[in-house]
Amino acid sequence: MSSDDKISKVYDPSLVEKEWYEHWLDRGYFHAEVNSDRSPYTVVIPPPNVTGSLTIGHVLNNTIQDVLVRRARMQGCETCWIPGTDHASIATETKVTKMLAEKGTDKHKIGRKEFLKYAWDWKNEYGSLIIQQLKRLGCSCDWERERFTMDDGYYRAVIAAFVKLYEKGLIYRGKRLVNWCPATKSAISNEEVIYREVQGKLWYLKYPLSGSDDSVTVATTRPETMLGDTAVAVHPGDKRFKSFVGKSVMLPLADREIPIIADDFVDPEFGTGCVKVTPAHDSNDFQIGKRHDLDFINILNPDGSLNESVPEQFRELDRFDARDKVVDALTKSGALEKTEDYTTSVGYSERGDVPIEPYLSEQWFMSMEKLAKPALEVVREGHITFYPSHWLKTYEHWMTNIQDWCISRQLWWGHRIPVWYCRGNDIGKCELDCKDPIVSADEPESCPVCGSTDLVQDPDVLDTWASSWLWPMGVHNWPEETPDLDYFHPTNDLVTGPDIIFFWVARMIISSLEFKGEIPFKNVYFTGMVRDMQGRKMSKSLGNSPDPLKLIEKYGADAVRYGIMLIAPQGQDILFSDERMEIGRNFMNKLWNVSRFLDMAGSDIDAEPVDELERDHLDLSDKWILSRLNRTITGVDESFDAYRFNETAKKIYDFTWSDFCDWYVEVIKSRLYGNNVDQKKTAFSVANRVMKGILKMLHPFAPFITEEIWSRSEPSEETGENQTDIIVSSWPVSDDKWIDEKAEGNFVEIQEVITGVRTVRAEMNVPPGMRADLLIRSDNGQSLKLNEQLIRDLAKVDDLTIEPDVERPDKSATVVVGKKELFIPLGDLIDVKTEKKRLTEKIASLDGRLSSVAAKLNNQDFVSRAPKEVVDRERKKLGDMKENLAKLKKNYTYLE
RNA sequence: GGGUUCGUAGCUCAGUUGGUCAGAGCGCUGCGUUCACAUCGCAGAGGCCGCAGGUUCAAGUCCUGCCGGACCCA
Repeated sequence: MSSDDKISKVYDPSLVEKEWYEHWLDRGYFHAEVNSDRSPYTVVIPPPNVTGSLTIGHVLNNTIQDVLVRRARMQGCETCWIPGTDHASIATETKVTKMLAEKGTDKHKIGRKEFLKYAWDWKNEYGSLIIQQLKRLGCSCDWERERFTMDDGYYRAVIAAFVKLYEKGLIYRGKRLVNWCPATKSAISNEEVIYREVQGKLWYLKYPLSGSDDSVTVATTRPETMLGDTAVAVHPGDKRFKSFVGKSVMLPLADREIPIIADDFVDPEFGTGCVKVTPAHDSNDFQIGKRHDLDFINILNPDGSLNESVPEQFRELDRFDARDKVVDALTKSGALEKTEDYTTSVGYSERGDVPIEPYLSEQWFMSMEKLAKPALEVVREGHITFYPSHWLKTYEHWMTNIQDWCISRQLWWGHRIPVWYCRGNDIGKCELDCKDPIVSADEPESCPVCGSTDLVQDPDVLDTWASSWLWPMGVHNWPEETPDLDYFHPTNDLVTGPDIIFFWVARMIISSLEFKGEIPFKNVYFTGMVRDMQGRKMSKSLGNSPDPLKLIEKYGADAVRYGIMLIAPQGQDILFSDERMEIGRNFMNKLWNVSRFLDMAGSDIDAEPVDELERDHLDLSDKWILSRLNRTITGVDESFDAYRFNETAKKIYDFTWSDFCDWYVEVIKSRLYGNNVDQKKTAFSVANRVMKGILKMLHPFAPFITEEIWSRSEPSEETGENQTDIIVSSWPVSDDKWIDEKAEGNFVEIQEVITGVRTVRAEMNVPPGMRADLLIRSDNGQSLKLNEQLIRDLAKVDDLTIEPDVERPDKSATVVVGKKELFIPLGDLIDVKTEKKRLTEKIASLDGRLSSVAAKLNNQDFVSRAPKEVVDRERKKLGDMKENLAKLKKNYTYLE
């Protein structure tokens, strides 16, 4: 904050960031209330896991949200960014379980109630870490509205949703094959299964035909499951096995007789054309089993070890140990025919990181087909827009092939399924049909059928996504009808990663439409993935994920925010490295220093509002920079509206660094240090105005430094506005009256002259301190003449002559700029060889370009078919080039 | 197997509807600190825009095929 008088040459973010954040909080700038005078702008945070800490991915994601939110706030919206965290059922339960194990106990020993107490303690202690980190990043969330997916109100919402869907018949219980994670001993959804290519083997097993010496051979990647085989199947059209169908084989090791059946599913080309069927442990076999009414033998315990359905020697063995033992036993008995190497795709549990098992168990499912339909429509019809749009295809594909969602999890931390079962023990044996589950938001007192009070609640909790899918509504305690829900829903923008498009985005759309009849958000921005410089995903095990807090300490939050925005193009993955942050830091430092310069140079000047300056007091450079400023504002808005944040950041960067610092500030130095009070005031007022515009445009990206500079800088620019902080100042609006094409053209001409002279100076090694003379041959030199001082200053020119018929002095270097010829008499400093080389190269390159333009114009098709403007432009280009070429050639002759 | 996406300067990438689009940052080369900034300034070198066809007067830009990389779904 602006307490220290001596301003450091190097910007130190650590001195200001924390204080400004507290200041904003004190003033309540982040808080929003229902306000019918303003239109709402709402964003809900993708709630990070309570178990998590800030990753570089979060930095990207939340910076984008904050950028959107801060701009909306400056645009005058009632801006509400709702933060919160997700209870993360599996992740949290895993952590707590681990902690209990360290204490030498486990959840079953201490019981559900005690376990949940531990879990809440854990959440209360560690759950706010990521929230603190988001504050450090500068996120302007409405912290008064912070939510947790297991808050009372939110909990009720989740339960209410379950009950509503159950009553509509969209939730059902069923015994099905589910994806089972043996590590967490819970079912998981299809989306939580990750497929990996694994080098495995294909084992060929020989099953002897009953009552015959013959046998059939089946091929399998999972020999241990043979203990659960209940059939062997062949394709009905496969002539090789026609005679076997209807017979049976004796299953080795298990000594069970199982039938040979015919089913279309079998691929005669795969393996031997004859497959083993294990209905309880393979989803295809499950279907076959149902079609043929086979036995379903479950051979696994929940932890993945073999159960009592298998021969004693294999019981309690882990599935992979069992595989070895089974193969050994088969080898010994001669039932193993051969083994081949085989690459196969194995499903892994996302959370447990172990191969999943198709496992037969009783679970709750949500039937999705009907729910998905309207959710697909709203996106197709453009009520919700995806950025980048190509994600629409992925979304459509999933939505049109949607499968029922297994929503129960065999865990305790989460929203417990609101279902009770009647045991009827208190009134003796229950005579009535009490088997139907009792589904109720509140705990029922007794069985509605038999009146028994001996009820037991379903032990399972809901999939975490079955709670977070309500997030945009649940944060306002839906289904309560609150003014907040009414005002802040639907939200405007959702910013998230494409990896959760199914898990979360799609399901939020489904739930909002189903429960509220509204879309949850209007736009979805999918960020890229942050990867390391080798393109690898950030992961804990690789140790390639940087700690954002360390980055913030090292570079400052603004630099990190701005740096990541600059390298994050829409829809592209981001290769991250620390050095990228330096760009951001350097830019912040540049900004700091230019403001420092204005502070010093303007300490004795009162800036005037630019609108009140006499227009003819404005210098060419003033008109130019104001024109460029207003164009930049327009460009920034366009990029913003297209969600092209890298482009937005880049435009501000270029304008600030190249136009403002490199040119304008250099140009006005002579006026600022001069004696003409009027000119001093004008230059400073314009500079102040431009600086203010830059700060405002940059504020969403770099909130701290812009607030700091804003608070320090000249207050009188726009009437009254500096009374407020920049965070609540008005977003800049481009004003066409400042767009001045003529000034831009004239200024570019001067820039070219200056650069031309500088190039010559550099190439001829003219000592930096030495001023050279400059003669400009130009038919149209008025604008140059008016700006002689500017050329003198920036090109370090002593005597300047601008005439239509100026004579080329001897020993001059020559530059051709547009229609002008510049002569720089260098006396003995001239290096004829260098100058010759330079001109030769210029001539050659111009010659090349000229002939390509000429060729184009010689092409009749081009001249007749291309639009007139294009042809005219080429003609003019050709003319100019010819003229320039002639000048260059002529000047070359002087050197000989 | 189906789908998405990428291949542009040494590196990392911009480049919206085909016609000043061949760009930026870093790195590199040369020069430069008396007053905003060496986290800096000035100047410069570097690319047949993955390969091969096609559409067009015109193609990093559109189409097809191929090669190479990433990802998603089954």
